[in-house]
Amino acid sequence: MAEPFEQWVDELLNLNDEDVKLTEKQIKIIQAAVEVFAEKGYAASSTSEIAQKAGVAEGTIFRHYKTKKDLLLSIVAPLMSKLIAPFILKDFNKVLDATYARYEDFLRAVIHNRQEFVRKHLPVIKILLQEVPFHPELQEQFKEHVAGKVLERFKNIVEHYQKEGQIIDIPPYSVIRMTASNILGFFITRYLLAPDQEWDDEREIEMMVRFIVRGLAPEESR
Amino acid sequence: MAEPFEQWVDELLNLNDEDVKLTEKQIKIIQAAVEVFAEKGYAASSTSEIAQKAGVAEGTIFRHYKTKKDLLLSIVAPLMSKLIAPFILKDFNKVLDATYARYEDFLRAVIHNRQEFVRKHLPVIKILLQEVPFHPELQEQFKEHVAGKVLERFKNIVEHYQKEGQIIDIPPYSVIRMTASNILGFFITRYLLAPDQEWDDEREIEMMVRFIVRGLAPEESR
Amino acid sequence: MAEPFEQWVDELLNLNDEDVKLTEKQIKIIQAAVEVFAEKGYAASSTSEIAQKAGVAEGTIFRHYKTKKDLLLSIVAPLMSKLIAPFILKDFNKVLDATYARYEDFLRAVIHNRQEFVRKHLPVIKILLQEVPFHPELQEQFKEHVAGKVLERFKNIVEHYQKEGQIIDIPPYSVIRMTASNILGFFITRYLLAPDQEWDDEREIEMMVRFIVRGLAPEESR
Amino acid sequence: MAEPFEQWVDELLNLNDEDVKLTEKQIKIIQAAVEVFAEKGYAASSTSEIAQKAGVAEGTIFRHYKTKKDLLLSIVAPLMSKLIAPFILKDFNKVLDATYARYEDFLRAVIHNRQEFVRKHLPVIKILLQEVPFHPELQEQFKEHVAGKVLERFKNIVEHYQKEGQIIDIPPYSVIRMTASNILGFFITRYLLAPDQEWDDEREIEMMVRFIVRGLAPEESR
DNA sequence: AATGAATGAGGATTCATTCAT
DNA sequence: CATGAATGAATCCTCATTCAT
Repeated sequence: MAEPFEQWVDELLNLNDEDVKLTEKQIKIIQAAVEVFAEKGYAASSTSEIAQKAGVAEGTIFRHYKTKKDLLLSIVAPLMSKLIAPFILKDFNKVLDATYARYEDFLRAVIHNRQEFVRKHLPVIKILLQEVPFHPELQEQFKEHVAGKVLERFKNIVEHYQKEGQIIDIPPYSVIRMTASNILGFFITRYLLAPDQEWDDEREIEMMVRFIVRGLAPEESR
Repeated sequence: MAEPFEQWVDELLNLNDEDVKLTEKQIKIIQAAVEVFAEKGYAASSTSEIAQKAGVAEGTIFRHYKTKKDLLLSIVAPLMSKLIAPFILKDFNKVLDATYARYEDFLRAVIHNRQEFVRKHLPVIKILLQEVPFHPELQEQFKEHVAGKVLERFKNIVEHYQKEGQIIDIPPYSVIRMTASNILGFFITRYLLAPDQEWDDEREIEMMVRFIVRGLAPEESR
Repeated sequence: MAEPFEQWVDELLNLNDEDVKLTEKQIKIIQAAVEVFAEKGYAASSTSEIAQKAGVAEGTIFRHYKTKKDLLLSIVAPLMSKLIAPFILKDFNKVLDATYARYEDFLRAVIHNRQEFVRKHLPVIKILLQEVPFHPELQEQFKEHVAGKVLERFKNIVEHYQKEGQIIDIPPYSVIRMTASNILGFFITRYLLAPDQEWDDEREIEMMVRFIVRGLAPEESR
Repeated sequence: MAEPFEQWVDELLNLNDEDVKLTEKQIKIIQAAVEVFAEKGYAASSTSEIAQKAGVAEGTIFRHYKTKKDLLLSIVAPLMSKLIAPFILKDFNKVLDATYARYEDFLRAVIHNRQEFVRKHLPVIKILLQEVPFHPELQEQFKEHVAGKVLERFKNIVEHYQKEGQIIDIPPYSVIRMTASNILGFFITRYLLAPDQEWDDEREIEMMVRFIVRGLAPEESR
């Protein structure tokens, strides 16, 4: 069920071709930069270390990226779009109506869809989380994309399920926060805090979905 | 009801006197450092800017703190203890038995207790969140204190309420994660992401407590 | 006769104290910078060479001068004022009336006064000449000081001698150009082009003064 | 009257064909280099900017000119010859005897001849003036051509007019310096310092010639 | 011939840290 | 104790030059 969903997203936003064409050196630079930035943070990383790790001359970095910050942005900016891709799907609501009768189905779809994404892009996500607070450009993008588009879209979805009586009648943003807190809390614990622990992902997700759904269920009118 | 609880904690850990004895200059240095670290991140902050903002000479910083990192640790380390203070209360369980009949009462107490704390120490908390990933010493402390003590203590508490049938019978760590995700998600949204928005804290907390409690409630045996 | 003239100028503009107070290191830096800039030109000089020649660490330069350009300006800007000092003397005209009955006396005074100056500040003058074309700030200063003040003052002087019938009645700026071309041409030849040749300065100056004065003499009304 | 004079020169030195054979790309490189060198000075100009302005690849510059300095020399060296061309005319003295009865006629011819040249080659002349002090090769050429040939030739000319009693009997080099200072002073003022001002060139030149001639006239033996 | 990616030495500048006053 | 001048290693970045295509 998640398959076509994900496919739609990827095709619509053509996310399959990773940034069109990158020379071999560019790829090595990006890889090295991701590695170093993720390990030490942007400010504490030196371009010389990145160059060394990439196996290129330091000057080569600056031939492809005008500044160190440019390099950071070229890594982090595309992720931002991809991060929120499923939610800016144009006819997301229709997809929703057709596919996910229940909020919990929607949740499962989103969680599974994003889990794959998180696993794949973990280091870059780490960088993003670390650097957003210090770079106005990133904050701008974040506000525009996440606050501007995802939140609004998500709100519509919540209201949809509220009208259907599946979700208790409280401010949609609170619903979103509670839902998102749990999903992100799971991802963070799963992949950042305790990645080495043994995880039964499916069971964990089921518990979480159940938790959210029951927590958001309307009062039982007896 | 939260009053004596908080008092116990503070007294036990003598957190009232902020770090025993600090000279006037030291206080100004710390204040300036917190300000600068929070704004730019540790690595991107310069000791000269801190000195300037503190109104002292650069050398003075190094008279009190051997290195820049020392300065960071002297700011962040004490916070770590305070952060988790309520949970390392020696006879926490007794307190618990006596005071909080229901998990939701416990939650309310914890949330209120920590909210004041978060508000007061927001900039330092920001620094802590930013820097933990890059400093093994901090990770060590974090692991020892949080994973080592808080988690264990919290686990006991959860099991306590599970035995009482107030919480569904799932792995305690999952319960903790779900609970903590929501509380932290609230604090982060409330104080970092959207601090300027108007908030009805009490109502928001009530919704959250209700959400958690109902989400964790055992299946209704009909 | 030139003595009191020069004294007046220097005292009025207090040019005796060379730049108030400079630390020993600053003096060595300036000396080294002048040497290197004069030899290689500003753009081709490296701060590391200056530091080395000054016997200080490279960082020391930047403690005293925020940028390399700052260093240049701190060398060249004060010279500009001194260069034109005699001409911005407030009551220059009175001095003139009293002292220099004839244009040739005025010329001799100026030439002698400035010759000492040129000899003393030769390397910095070289730098000034080289760098003015490439630095708008310097051009600004030059325009303001030279074009703005000296030219105007000089024009008054020329008109004064024209009224007295000592100088032919042609545009004052042409008179100035002819006069200045010769004086500067002499200084440039004397100190830049052929400094090693043997020079009988007094004789050369006398020839030059005679040349100028006769060249500018009015037509002889027979 | 100046016409055949100029023609002789140009033909003798075959200056009509600008540097024999230059590919289209080479011409564009030279043009761009002149532009950039004149604006920023040699040391502060980058080959990449020149390449960009010329519309060629960076490598192309180095295919035609082994080094950046080679490029500079290829621009400036030919100018040097042209600059002094009229004076190295082989049978200059004969030309002189035949054509210019008076020193002032000679002056007019030279001034007019060189004025056209200066106007045409202004940017390269600017570069020459700026760079000679920093490049021994250029100084060498300058010494050889100017000091070695022009000065000597000019000296003969001056002595010629001295013998004829047109010029006062002072050292010929002083005569040359005074003459040249005025002509160069005029060109520099006219084309570098105040090119935007309105100029009545003919009148200015006449004043200047008169100034020089009268300044150099022998004492009137009454 | 022309290209332009790659180089790496060198440039200006910053910064944590030291130490004489 | 406090200062702030001095340090020099390290940082980001530029640039002339080379070379495979």
